[in-house]
Amino acid sequence: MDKHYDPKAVEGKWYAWWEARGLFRADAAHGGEPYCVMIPPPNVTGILHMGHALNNTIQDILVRWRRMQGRNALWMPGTDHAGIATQNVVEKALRKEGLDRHTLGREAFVQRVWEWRKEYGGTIVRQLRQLGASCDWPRERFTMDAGLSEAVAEVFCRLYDEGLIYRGNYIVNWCPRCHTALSDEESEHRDTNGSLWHIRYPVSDGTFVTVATTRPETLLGDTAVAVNPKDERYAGLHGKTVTLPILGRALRVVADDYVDPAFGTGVVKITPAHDPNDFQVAQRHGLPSINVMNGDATMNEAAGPYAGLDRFACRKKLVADLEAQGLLARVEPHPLAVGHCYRCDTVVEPRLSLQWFVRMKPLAAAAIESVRKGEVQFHPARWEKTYLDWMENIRDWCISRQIWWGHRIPVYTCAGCQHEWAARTAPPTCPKCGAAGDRIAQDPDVLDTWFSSWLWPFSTLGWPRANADLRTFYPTHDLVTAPEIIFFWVARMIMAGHKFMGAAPFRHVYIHGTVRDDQGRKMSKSLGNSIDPLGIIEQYSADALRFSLMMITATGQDVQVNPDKFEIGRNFGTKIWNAARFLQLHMEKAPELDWHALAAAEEPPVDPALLTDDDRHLLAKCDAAVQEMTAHLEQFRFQDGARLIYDFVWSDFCDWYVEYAKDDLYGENAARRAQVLRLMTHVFARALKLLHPYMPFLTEELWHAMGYGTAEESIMLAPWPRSLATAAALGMRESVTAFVESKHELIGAGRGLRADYGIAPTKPIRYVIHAVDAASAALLERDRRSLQALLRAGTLEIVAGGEARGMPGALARLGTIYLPLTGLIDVQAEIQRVQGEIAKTRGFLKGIEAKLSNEGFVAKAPPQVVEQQRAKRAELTETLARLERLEKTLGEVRG
RNA sequence: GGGCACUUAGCUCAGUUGGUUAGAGCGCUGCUUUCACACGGCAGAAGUCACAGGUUCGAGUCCUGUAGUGCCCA
Repeated sequence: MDKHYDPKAVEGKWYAWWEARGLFRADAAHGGEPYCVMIPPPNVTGILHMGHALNNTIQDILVRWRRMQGRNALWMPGTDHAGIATQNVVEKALRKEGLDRHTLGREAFVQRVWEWRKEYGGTIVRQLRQLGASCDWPRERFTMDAGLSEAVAEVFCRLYDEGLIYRGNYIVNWCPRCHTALSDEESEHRDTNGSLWHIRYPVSDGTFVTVATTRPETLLGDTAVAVNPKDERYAGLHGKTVTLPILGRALRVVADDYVDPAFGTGVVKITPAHDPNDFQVAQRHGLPSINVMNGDATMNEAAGPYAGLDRFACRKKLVADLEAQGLLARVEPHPLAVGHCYRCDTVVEPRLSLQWFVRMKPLAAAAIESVRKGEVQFHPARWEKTYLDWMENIRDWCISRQIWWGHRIPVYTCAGCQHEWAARTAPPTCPKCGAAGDRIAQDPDVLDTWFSSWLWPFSTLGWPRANADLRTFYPTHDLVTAPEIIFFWVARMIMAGHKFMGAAPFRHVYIHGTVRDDQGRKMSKSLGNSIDPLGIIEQYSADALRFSLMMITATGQDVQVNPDKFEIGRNFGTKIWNAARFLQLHMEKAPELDWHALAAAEEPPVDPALLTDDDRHLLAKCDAAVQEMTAHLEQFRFQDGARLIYDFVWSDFCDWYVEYAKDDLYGENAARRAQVLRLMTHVFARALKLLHPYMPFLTEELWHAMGYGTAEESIMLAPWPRSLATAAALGMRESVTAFVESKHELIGAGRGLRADYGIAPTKPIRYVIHAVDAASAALLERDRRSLQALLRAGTLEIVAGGEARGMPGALARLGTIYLPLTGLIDVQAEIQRVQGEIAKTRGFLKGIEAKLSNEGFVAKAPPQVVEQQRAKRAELTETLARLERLEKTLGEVRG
């Protein structure tokens, strides 16, 4: 084995091996308790970014862990067709050829998109493999697949027939660049420094009234001005007529509670075709609507002299014209939130148009109830509130899009009898009048992509056709996603699950944070601050990427990433690699041992008679790690899990046990040598299993390199470790682990002395230990060899009780350790050092005494807390006495 | 305007139900290329836990308020 682990040679090999052997496959017939995770389908145009890396690492950890627990684990992969985004990409490509979709025609265009998808659409799916994602790939689904399209049609028809889908003229969010309506969620509001233009409208009585607007160009579509009925300032205005500047249109004055007297001048212009609130005012007052814009946000003929101008050019010219006519009262800066298209970032235009909507309130009820009852749980729980707020104030969902790539709305109209109906498949004749197919027209629009995504948890399992997969894996278990997807997807999936399956689609929703750069900014293409996960994989390995991300991402918090952070995972991988190398070095000398059997043993394959306290300590730590790792994963505490295995491997296994083990492994006692190897194999194999969900490649490589699995056996299917049943029989008592911890403290104290005196860590020197009592002395004497090794002591004297004179010493619970350097030490400095310790101890003791002399504390604190403080006081009093004696003996030498 | 989160060592962040003198990684300092690992080892310095009140025997942790930062919604 090489000194450094080379992931490049390893990761691709194991992934192909896993996939070829079908280890990611889940089968309803396989039996076992099912476990299912639905991938949040990435956009088919997408490429892997850090957010995906985080999201999919978490899912893979869950799935690999559950699979090792013996669950029938299914991770369902796939992509969505991303209607607008994909159409944009293909249109861009067409433009390069001097074509556009209209010249191509609908059918040919859609064909082109399919071709594009075939060629480029698999990118992200390939990249997920590099990350190590253990998805059941043969089940991969695409929202435009036949099966999923069937589900979409089925759902549409059911909702249509129930009256839950309707068509109507309403103000929608219109993207003038994508040339389509958007849902409310797809319009992203961003704070913008706008202006508030105060414009004078002439009143019929010869006076003027001033209205305030943030979008002056829309005044061309005004059909009224409005005031609040309670606003006395404008009581005289009621019933009068106002003249629209420029166009000279006569406008009614209406009184409506919607008007906020405190905003602007208290008079607002009413533009029903270009503002949702104005639209409602118009409905109440029977006002006409005048649309002054085209679909591309240029002004139409209704805009009179401004026809043909872009909306912003029109704004500029209009304001100038108003100013020239003395009708611009003033302009003031006005911050406002402006909607932007989530796909192309163009400023969204509120626009009156005929669209299809889903009535959401009837669907929301069960979805609210389901979360309230705890059938669906959010992690962290605070997201429940976000979900409920949205769900309780839900608005109808605009599902029609004026594009070609997507599920075409299955609504048909007969030219013969005007009958309109929804159908799962194209109807040959009109069901009402029997007119032929050529008299039947299908709605030209397509459905919002999320209208297929919200069915994902059951459409991917074959719904609407009943089958074993659906029965076995639905409802699924854990959903892992980002907060910005809660409304788009999570909430709607819960609604669809209840509506069409009669049950919530999953039980737990884990919401992870957003990946940011090291300045806390969201990673984005335009900022150029993205870190490419594939670059990190190339540089450090997929394991390092995964592990580092988990180490630095606190549960449900955003994470700041910079490329250096991935050294954490790389270094940890190298550490484990070298621990394995160390083991192998010694394994060669014990060909009689069966590593495979030792690694497979559920209980430590050791001889209890040969166990040392260090052995027991390691076993106890390992057992704790098994229990805690399982608990962390159950609670979605991935960072805690990462830290746990990191500390266990690095500190307990490598720093302490490997060092202890050297004495036996390089020693002459064959029985102990075998025992240590058996023990280390058991523990190391368990550690690899605990780590496997985080670092699948390295652990698989070592599983085989160490001979823990046969050539046929993957660590992926190794059983997840369980807490030891034989702990008591092996003497793993609290007192034993406590003794070993104390020994570590004593060794630390000795090393500290060495460092204080600038003695090289490797130089063998003499130490003297005065144990606190005979029992401690005996225990230390028994461990003399390992103590000596870890202290790098040339000679070691262990004495029961008493104290040395004239030597620098350091205290530990088990005794005082001295460095016999008579004549070489600066007595004054040493005394000062000890005095510092004394002062520190006195300060600590004072605090505890204050607590214990506080009647309230003694009376009200739980008895065990008081007892703990008393014990601490006793210990500190003893420590203080020992320190004072140490100071005195140093002083005696000086004298 | 409403809601949520965050503010802890130079940096990035842990700290689950309030109970030892608050931890880690990186960085920094000293020693160390010792036969698993310098992507390493040993030791060390470093924090009035944003601020102000309150509850409590006891607050980084709970409550209220203030300031700043970020996100979501209107």
